[in-house]
Amino acid sequence: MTERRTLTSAETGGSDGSWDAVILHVDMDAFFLSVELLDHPELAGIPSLVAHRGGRSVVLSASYEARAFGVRSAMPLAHAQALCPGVAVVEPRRERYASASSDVMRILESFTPALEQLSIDEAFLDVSGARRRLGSPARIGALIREQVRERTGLPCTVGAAATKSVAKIASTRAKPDGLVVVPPERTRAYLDPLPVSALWGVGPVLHQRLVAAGLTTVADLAAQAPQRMERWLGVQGPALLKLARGIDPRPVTPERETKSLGVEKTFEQDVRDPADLHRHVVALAHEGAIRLRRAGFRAGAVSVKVKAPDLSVKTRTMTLPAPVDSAGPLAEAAGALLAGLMDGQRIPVRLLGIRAERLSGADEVVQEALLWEDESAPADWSEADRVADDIRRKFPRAALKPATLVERNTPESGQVQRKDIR
DNA sequence: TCTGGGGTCCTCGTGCTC
DNA sequence: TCTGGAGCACGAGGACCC
Repeated sequence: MTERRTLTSAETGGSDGSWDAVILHVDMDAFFLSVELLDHPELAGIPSLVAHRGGRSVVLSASYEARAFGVRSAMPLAHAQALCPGVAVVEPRRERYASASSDVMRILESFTPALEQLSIDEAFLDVSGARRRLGSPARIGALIREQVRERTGLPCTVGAAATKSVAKIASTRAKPDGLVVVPPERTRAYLDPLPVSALWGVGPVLHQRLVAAGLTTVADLAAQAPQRMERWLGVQGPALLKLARGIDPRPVTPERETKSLGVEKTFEQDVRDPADLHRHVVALAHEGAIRLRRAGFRAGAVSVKVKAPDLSVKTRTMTLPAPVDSAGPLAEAAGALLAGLMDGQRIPVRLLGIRAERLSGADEVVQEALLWEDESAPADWSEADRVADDIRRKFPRAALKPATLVERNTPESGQVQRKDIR
């Protein structure tokens, strides 16, 4: 299964002067499941997957043995179990994965500070400046794979190219446990035969449109005129055309600003009782506020998301008079938005979510008292929050929650399927 | 077998101000 | 005083990513 492929013989040596920039994309293989294999070696070699147990849960990560049965990420768990009877199901452990991710990122940082973490399990590295010290792109890629494997026990795949887009495509196609180098002069030859869906940003909807227009390969797309693409797809048209032609000037940017932070839950059974929904709003606001404070943010706006049984989604957003990081005002705003969405009707809700938006630093001075209207001013929750956060730090297993949630039939009483949050 | 949860970015419509 | 256009902010929703 291992792929260690370079597209020119020059790549195996060091005389590859044609590269202006060298971008690597490092992608961990079946990350959650690979971490679980470290802690559960008895699962090695057998079909296994990571998912919450529940009627509406989906596969978060699957072993390559399970994938041989057709199991894929994001597939409903019931479907996966039907395809692969007896597949071992492991409950996800968010903190364990975050810790493993930090270990991997530290190793990558030792190669270059020009590191852009894309998600918990992948990152771009600009190693243009490390070539004199470390060697050719192929050698740097091999070193990274070796060190990640040696120091964490986890497999990863590396794609190397002159641009982010091509490096990402290369690593995706080299999985699992592989390394592919695409030298600049071979970029077009590498991209041309690929399906248009291989391009970053082409999802199911755009793919359908492109195929319907007769554009099935990247070469088909690359041959189009920019004007036609712009007329057809707007400003995204020419941008997509550039990607198809291997042009992608986006730099590796180490700092990525968090724009929003959200919590959502899919219920085991649809909820239609307003009182139940209110308790879920409070629970979500409570969890969201803890995460906001932990990350040092305040929310300048709140949005509520409701998914109906037919999977249609509605959202409502409200700008707050002043940024907040307490559950009280978050729940108040979210409750008002939800009431507006429900419009007095008992509409069944499959999923309920709250998202904190327009984030600012918690240490930014805000004249809150001046900004809130008298009648809408929230109670001062900050002291109570600070004490609760202290208790949580000292006693991580303590189950502190608002009084509303301590009553009977709380959202934590088993009705809600709690999801891992990345 | 039927579609989670956490994000980002973009487009479009609407309302406000000048 | 009314009207229309430009510019902007905001909100809703869609698409995409992992």
